[in-house]
Amino acid sequence: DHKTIEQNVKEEILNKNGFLFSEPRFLLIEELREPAIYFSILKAIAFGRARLNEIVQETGISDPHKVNKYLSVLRELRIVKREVPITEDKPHKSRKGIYLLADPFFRFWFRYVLPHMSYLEEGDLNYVWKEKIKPSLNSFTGFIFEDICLQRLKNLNRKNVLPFKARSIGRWWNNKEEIDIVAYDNQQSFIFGECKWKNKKVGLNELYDLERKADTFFNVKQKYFALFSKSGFSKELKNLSSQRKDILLFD
DNA sequence: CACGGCGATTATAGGGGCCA
DNA sequence: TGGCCCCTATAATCGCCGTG
Repeated sequence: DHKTIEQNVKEEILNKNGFLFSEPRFLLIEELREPAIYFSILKAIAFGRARLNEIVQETGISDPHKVNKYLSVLRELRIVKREVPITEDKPHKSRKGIYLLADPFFRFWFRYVLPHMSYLEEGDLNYVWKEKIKPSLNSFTGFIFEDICLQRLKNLNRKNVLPFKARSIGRWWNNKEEIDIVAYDNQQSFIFGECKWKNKKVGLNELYDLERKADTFFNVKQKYFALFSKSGFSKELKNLSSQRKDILLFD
């Protein structure tokens, strides 16, 4: 007796305060008509294919319409989320949308567990860790770090301890550049932020690069630069930030 | 009646032409 | 020569409809 997707989702929402994080939501996918297609799309996303046509290419499903259709089901199930640059006026009309796995646990599962299931079932954990997980774990974690930095900045904004009260805070990109965090208000004050997850102090180069990217924005009355670092900051950058009020450092 | 196919519609990038 | 605008191709989304 197959339940419908809608029933499943409604039950999930109603049963609990929020979703069931401990219960693998992807088991629902097995109930759909084309589970293999859904899994190949999820795998493509887990490996960083974020734009629609990147997913189309990776999965080999030649029809973008088709992929879009499956993605809309996955979004309904809250497995996939769609993000647009924070400055977009009509987010649901934007063509700059990227698709991400909504839940960090799923990101890990589809990236590292599912593709290597046969090794893992053999008990070959060492091989999977050394060859498959360890080499890319830093960039994988870097993405999570961006999320955390974003939350941090939103919290500070809520507590009114930023240089101004921001109306919108989020990621931003166009076809050439990408800025981890952009925050702004109605008076055209901006904070541009970059998150660095590496075992090296962040220095002046990172600041200059961020300043260069910020030039993409017009009509900016006042701008601030925020740098988030895993491993602290260079002496030069610290000195400069003590002189300039528009540099915010988060260790 | 949910699912999936498919046509219609719309936003955007990139190229070419025109004008200062 | 550089900047701007229009046009076209295409990427992306919307939404209807047939089917099992």
